[in-house]
Amino acid sequence: MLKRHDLLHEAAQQGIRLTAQRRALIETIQEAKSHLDAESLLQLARKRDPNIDRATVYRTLELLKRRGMIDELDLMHLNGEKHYYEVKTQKDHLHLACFGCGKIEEFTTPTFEKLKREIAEKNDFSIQVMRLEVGGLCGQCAARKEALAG
Amino acid sequence: MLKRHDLLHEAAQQGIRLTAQRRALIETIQEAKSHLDAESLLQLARKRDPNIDRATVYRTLELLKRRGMIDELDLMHLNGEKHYYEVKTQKDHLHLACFGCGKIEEFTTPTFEKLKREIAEKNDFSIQVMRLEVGGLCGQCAARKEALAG
DNA sequence: ATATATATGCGACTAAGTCGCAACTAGCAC
DNA sequence: GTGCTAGTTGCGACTTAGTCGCATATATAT
Repeated sequence: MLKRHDLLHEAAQQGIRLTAQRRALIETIQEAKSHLDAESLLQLARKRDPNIDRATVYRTLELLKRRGMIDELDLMHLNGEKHYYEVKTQKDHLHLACFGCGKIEEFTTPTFEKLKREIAEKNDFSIQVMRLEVGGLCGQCAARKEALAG
Repeated sequence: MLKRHDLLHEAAQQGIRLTAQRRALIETIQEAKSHLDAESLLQLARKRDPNIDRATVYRTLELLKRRGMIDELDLMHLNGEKHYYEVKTQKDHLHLACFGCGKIEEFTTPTFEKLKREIAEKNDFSIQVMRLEVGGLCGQCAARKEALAG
C-alpha cells in the first residue's frame, strides 16, 4: 500500500479553516477504500455531518485539489463522465482501467519517476499534478476475448 | 510534428460507413490546428455539412475513439469540463498544461515508450489507450510567480 | 435498382457541476 | 469567555456536456 498524506493534519498545517463539513468530507476521503466520485462522497460525508451540501463538496474538492492534497481521476470514463478522487500518495502512481471487467489497478515504477523528472527538465516545466491513466484489457479479459475470437 | 493517422483512409479500411456527416467531422478533426472540443467540432463541421447534428458528433467521436483513431483529452480542465480530441499519432505523446497562461505543450520521449512496455509487461495488461497529462507552470509563468513572491 | 443494416435528426432528457447571496461560524484579538 | 470579521455554507436556480428513443434517411452489397 502506498503511503498517503494525512489530509486533516495537512489541512490544519496549511491554515485551511476546518469546518464541520470539511472535516466530514476529508475524513470520508481519507478512509475511502476505493475511488469515489463527488456524489458518493456527498452521501458518505452526510453520515458524519448530515448538513453537508453538494456545493460544499464540490468547493472543498476543488480546494484540496488546488492544494495538492488529493488527485482527480477519470478512470477512463468507464462509468460515465464522473470524476473520482483519491488522497495524494507519496509516490506518483498510475491507474489501469480494464474495459472488460471494469477493474482498476494501481501501479508504480521508478520509470514513472524518471519520466517525471525528464518532463520537468526538458520542457522547463514546474510540475504540480500528473495524471496517467491507461485503458485496455487485463490478462483475464484479454484471454477470454482471445478464446472467443479463435 | 508527429506523424498522424489519415482518418478518412483508415475509416474506409476499417469498414466504417462513410456518411456525409462523418466525412465532415473527420475532415474537421484531421485539419484542426489545435485541440477542439465537441461543440467546436460541431460548429466547424457544420461549415462542411450544415446538417450535421450534435448527437451525430458525439456518436462519431465515440466511434472513432473506440476504434483507436482519435484520443480524448481533458487538458487538466483548464477550461471547464469539456473534452478535447486529437488524431492519434504514431508515437504516444503527453500534454503539458500551464495553469498560468493556459498554454498546451506536447512532448515525446523514449522513456514514455519504455514506461508503456513496462506497464503492459509487469501487469499483464493489453494497453489500448494511454493518457498522460501534466499540470503546472511553464518556465515563464514559474519565473513570473517567483518574481511576485520574492 | 433494390434491399437492409446502419446512421441521422430531432427534441426532450439526465447528469455533473456552478453561482449569487443571505446566513452562519472558525479562529483570532482582547 | 466575548466579540469581530473574513471566510464558509446552504439554498435553489442555473448552465453545460452529453445521452436516448424513435421515425426517417442512406451507404453499401448484391
